[in-house]
Formats: sequence, C-alpha cells, structure tokens
Amino acid sequence: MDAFDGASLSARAMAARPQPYLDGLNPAQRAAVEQMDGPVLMLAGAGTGKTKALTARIVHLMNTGRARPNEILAVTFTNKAAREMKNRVGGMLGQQIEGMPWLGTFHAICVKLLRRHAELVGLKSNFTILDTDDQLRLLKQLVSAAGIDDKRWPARMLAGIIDDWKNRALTPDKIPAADGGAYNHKGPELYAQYQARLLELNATDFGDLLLHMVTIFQTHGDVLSQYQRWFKYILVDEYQDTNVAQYLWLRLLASGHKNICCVGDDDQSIYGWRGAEVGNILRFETDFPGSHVVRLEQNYRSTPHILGAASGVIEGNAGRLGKTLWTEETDGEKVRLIGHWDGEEEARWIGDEIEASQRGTRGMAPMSLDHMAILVRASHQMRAFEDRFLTIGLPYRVIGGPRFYERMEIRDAMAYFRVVTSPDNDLAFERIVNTPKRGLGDKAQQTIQIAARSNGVSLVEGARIAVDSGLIKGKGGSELRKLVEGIDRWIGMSRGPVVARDIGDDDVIDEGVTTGVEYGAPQMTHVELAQVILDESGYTTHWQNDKTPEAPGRLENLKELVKALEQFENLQGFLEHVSLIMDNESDDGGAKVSIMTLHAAKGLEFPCVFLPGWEDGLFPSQRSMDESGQKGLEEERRLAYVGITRAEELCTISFAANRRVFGQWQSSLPSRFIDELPQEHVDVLTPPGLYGGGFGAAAPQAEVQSNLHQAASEANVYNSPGWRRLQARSQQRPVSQPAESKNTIIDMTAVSSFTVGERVFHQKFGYGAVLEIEGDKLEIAFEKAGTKKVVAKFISGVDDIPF
DNA sequence: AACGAGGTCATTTTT
DNA sequence: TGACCTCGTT
Repeated sequence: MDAFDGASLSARAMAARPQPYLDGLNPAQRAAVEQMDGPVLMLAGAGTGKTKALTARIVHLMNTGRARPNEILAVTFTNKAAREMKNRVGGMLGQQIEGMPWLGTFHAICVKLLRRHAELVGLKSNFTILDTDDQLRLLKQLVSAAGIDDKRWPARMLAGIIDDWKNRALTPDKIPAADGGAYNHKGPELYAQYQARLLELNATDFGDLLLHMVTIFQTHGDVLSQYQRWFKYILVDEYQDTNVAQYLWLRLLASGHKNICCVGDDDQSIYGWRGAEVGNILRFETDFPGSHVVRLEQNYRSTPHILGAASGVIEGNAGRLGKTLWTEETDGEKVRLIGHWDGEEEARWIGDEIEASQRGTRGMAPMSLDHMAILVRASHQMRAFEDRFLTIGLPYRVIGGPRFYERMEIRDAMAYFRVVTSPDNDLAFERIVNTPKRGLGDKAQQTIQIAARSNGVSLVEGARIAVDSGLIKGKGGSELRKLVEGIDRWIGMSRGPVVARDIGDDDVIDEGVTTGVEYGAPQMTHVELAQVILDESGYTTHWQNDKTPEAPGRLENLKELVKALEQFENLQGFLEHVSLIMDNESDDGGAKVSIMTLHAAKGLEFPCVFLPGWEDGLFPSQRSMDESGQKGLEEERRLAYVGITRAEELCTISFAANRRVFGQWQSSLPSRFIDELPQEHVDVLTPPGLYGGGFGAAAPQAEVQSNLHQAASEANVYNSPGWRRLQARSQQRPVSQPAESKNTIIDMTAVSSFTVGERVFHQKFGYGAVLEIEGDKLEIAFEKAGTKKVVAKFISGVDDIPF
C-alpha cells in the first residue's frame, strides 16, 4: 500500500524538523519521551509535569515518523483530560492537527470501536448508551418481575454488583462461584437477564462499552490483530485508576508490539472503591517484561514544606513503588494546622482567613478567590462552608455537583429528542409518555406495554395501537393520541427526502461508521426542531406553569440545552455525544473560592488550599476502614497525599473537636494523618486549651498532645475569631448547660461529672436518667424520648437548669 | 393526580 | 438533621 511510502516520506521530512518540544524537558521527562519503543512506565508524582511529558511524547512519535496521528492510541479517564491533551498536542505542533482520532477516554474510544463491530456481540451499530438512571429503571423492572422485595434488596445494590462485575470484565457466564450468593443468590441470574434485555433494547450501559470490546478482542483474533497493527503506539494516562476490564483491553491491544506507555502515580490511586486496581500499576514491570521505568520526581508546583508534609504522610503506606518529590524552591510557609471547637467555627475561621488573604493581610499580596480552594472528604462537609459563605457574602463555587445533563429537565428533554431520533427507544418513551402529566397513570401505561408486547412492536407503536383500538379512553386517550401524532410529525420534520449514499471505504480504520440509508436536508434545522418538540409536547408550558422556585432555573437550563445543540450537526450527533460527555461547567466569570471533594480535586492545583475535617472517622473515613481495612486506610492516606499536594503555596489543615453528624453531636479526635505530618514542616496554630485540661488528659493520642503543646510553646499568637473564645472557655469552671446556641459555654470536663442513675436534662429530649457512661457518651433513658445515646456535653444535671 | 405523613438512610464518582 | 421514598388520603 502507498500508505507506507507516504509515512516514510513524511518521516524523513519530519525528522529533519527541529524538536523544540524537547528543550523544555528535564532529564527524566526527556527520557520518558525518547524511550519510544517497548513498554514504558512513567511514574509521575504530583506536579511533576506529566502531561507535558505525555504530550511531548505524542509529538515526538509523530515528529520522528514513528506513527501518524491516527495510529496513536492515547487513553484518558475524563473528557477534560482528553481535551487538555488534544489542545496541548496541537499547541506543541503549532497548529491544530487534523488527526488524533484515537485520543479520548476509554469509553469514547470503545464506543467508536464497538459501533464498527457491534454485530459481533449481538448489537446494531446504532445502539444507545444508557446512563445510570436508565440502567436503574431497567433493573427495577427486572427485580420486580422476579418477585424480589425491592426493600430488602434494592435495585441500586444490584446495579452496584453488576457494575463491579463489569469492572472485573466478568460476563454473566463467568461469575465466580464465590459471587453466586450476591443479591440474595439472584445476582448472577438477574445479571444475565439484564444483559439479555439490553440486547433486546439495542442498548449498552457504560460498563458494557469496555466489556463488549474485551469480549470481541478475546473471541475474534482477526479483529484484535487488525487493531494491534493499527495502533502502533499506546499511551495511557492515570494508569493507577484502571480497572480489570480496562487493563485487559490495554493488554490485548499492546500484546503485539508492546509499545505501551503508561503514566500514573500509585500514590494517587483513590478510586479503588469503584473498581480501580492499584495492582495494575504495581505489577507493570511483571506484566510487561523488559519495561523501562521512568520516575518524574522534580515537582514544579509546591513549596518544600508542602512536599515534605505530603511525603511524610504517604510514607506510612506499604507496598509503594516509591518516589521522592523534590523541588528547587526553597522558600515558603509551613503547612498550617489548626484545631477548632466545632465544625461551624472551622467554617467561620476559614471564611475569615479567605477574606484576609483576599485583602492581602499578613504581609502578603492580595490573592484572588480563584486561587483558593477548600477540599473536603465528603460532600456533606460542604454545607457548613456554604452556609457560612452565604451569610458573609463570600462568593464560592461548588465543583462536582449534579451535572447539567443529569438534571431532570435536561433528561426529559433529551428523552423527547431520543424518541424522535429513534422511535423504538422504549426507555425514552416511558420517560416522556406522562411527562408532562397527560392523565396516563400506571394502568394506561400497562395497557400500552401489553399492546406493544403482544404485537411485538415498540412502545410508541403499542401506544398507537392502544389508542386506535380504543383501549385507552377519555382524556388520557386523546392526550396519548396527540403525543403519538406529535412524534410522527416531529420525525417527519427531522428528515428530508431519502437519498442514496455510499458507504465509506473500510480500509481506513479511523473513519466514522456510515449507515446505508441516509436522508437529505431536513425542512428545518435541528435546533428549531428541538424547540418545536419542547413546545408542542407541552413540556415548556409544563415548567412555565410550575410555581416551585426552581422552575425558572429549569426553563433557563432548557434554553441552554437548545443553544448547546447549535454546535452539532443534528440531534443524533448531539445525543451521541452527550451520553459520554457529561460535563458542562459554566461560570459567570466572577472570582470565587472553590469547594470540592478531595476526589474532585485530583489533577487540580491552587495556591492556597484548606483541608478541613481531619478527624478520625471522617478522614480517614470510618466506613472506608470498616469495609476495606488496611487497604481502605491506605487509600484514605493517598487521598490525604492528593489533598496536600494540590497546594502550591499555602496549605492549611484543620480539624474540629465536635461536629454534628446526622443531627447528632459527635466529638472526635484529630485524624491519625495529622500525627503523620512531619513536625518540621508544620506550624501548629491551635491555641492552648482546646484539647488541654480535663479532656487532654484523657486523649489517647500522646503525639497529638505533643504537637499541640509544641504549638503553644512556639507562641504563634493566633488571632482567630474563635481563639479568644477558646481561651475564655479554658478558664471557665465546669459549667453544664444545655447547648442551644453557638455561644453556649460547654466544657468537656462535664463528662466526669455524671453518675449512673443520675437525673439529667437534655435540651431536646427533656428529662431522663443516666443508664450507662461510655467515654464521653451517655446512654440515657428519657422520660419522653426513650433511650438514647447522647454526647455528655449536651447533658446537664437537673440542678444546673436555670429556670 | 396531588398532597402530606411517616419511615429510612445516610462516602468518595467517571463514563 | 434533612433528603428522599412510599403509602395513604383527598
């Protein structure tokens, strides 16, 4: 083929080009770029310029003529990462390159492949991709059809189990005996039913995209070898996050030439709970004999103290590949550590700190809110900050909330579009048939189902039959007729006259799939059509008539949705895209503090980072430790490492002695990770008195004590708003009072002042008698509220009640 | 179909 | 505590 001649010509031409992209690389990065053949593991610590190296490698492969852009497979986990890489490759080449069709997420690439080979797993190439919501609805149907009590065995749980199997590349026939008991012993069977149902619907879920491709590669050697030859070089980002299915997929593709370069950081593996296998990266050298391991250890992001603190923590993990981050920087503040009385005060303090930094006090230059972030372990922690920031008027943005395309109105609208683009999409029809309300309740919908099933047609056709044969009468019937007619009309509007069209030459792998029949130009643009559908279906009116406070926002979102359509050629293209690309971060431009989870923060960096809630049980999370033991704790520790390494200049860790959890007050000890912070990199700001005195003596963690006492001796006079209050408190005599407002004086020494049998009072539960004392918690039989376990500080002896 | 009472269950989340 | 779901009533 002349492709070879072309490649070698361009190879010669390109090899002569200068390689400016190599100049900015440090020796390790350069080694990772220039070692092009054979397996390469690029161990890239946080902030060591891994994306730079990765993109330089891609450019180098092309520039030296090793591969054409469309012969490089570059896989990422998120669309964001894929986009960034695409941009940077383009930037390095100095022009927006045409190619790189195989740079994308695992899922996006698999969709592309699966559309070409769908028939090998019993699908048609125009299969739809269900999102988690659709998936759940389907499973619910199966669960109830199997006569299983959805209460005891929630469909959600089944969805989790199936996802887990898919992550492990297990098809229904390969479920190990040990998993047979899953979901009340019905798991494997329901999994098989679910897969069968998906095929009937010509649909896949996210997990299937990979699973099907692994199956195809495993059972069709010809297809596999075709791609093994085509993809001359493989690059994988965030390799520590790959699950078994992704690992198999990669290994199958790479097993020919073994030109695979995996980039990752075992210390940043934080997705074990959703199937990621740290083992994949730990095993790399065994999996790929003769591999080259390159360590990127020079950090360009953080100060030495921040790196020192992060390193100190992560050293507590066993079985690491081992890396030591270093930096040429010498200056910088230590990581700050501060304890607070409770979560509210923590939020207040951080709010004040943020305002201070923004103004530029403490002798530092003013800092934009965009450069500050609060990273929490669990999203419920965000609330305290949102509350506080709202009251002081501090602009903030929450990252990682419900995404645009997951909102109800967006999903409804898209279901309408789906029904029009593929009228046999029963799930979409189910979603919209009674949205807005058309008087079609359970009974009517059942009638439609039966009509469809007994005639072997889709639900839309079933509905038509049900209406025509008068099975559904009255208001519901006429509304349904209007809907069916509407769908017909919209379908008509969506396509012009049928035209013949050639199917593309199959020689070129990176071309899109073309179906045999296509239609000419439609009468109106798809954007107009979308608007018509939403209006004529009554969906727009539905929200216009809705008087709930969120209705205007939903209408706004619908408008945005229609606007977003402009960027696509047609509705199909849009729907196709949207099922995989679920991000849409729109921002009004003003500077804001970011609030997000530690997970969401991976890959980001901020000059100033706050890490609140470092308390044992919250972080590390109790549940993680209960469920996964040592493994869980180590993943939590990596999360701590990720958190600290997000900070460029200033990192502030904090914890609270008391926190409200599910409405109950709980007191907790500082996180064990705090003890793992090397003292020489930490400034302790906690004022004396917080854990001193009565409670301190009872604290089992001696090291915390020493940390905190050291702080006091360093005389770091700290002017936190709560500081004086804390000081005042520590001088207070034990006074027991019901806690009702934030100003209530509470003292931990109250713990010791109760005896079993004593009559006590609680602000909320009223009077009762102490049954048992366990540490700082009391079990109390309340006269009205029953027996409850309560934190002692909110209990008072009856004599203290000032009536 | 719409509303309210009562019961339950509370990580991390991409595609 | 509060968000979400189910169930019963209107």
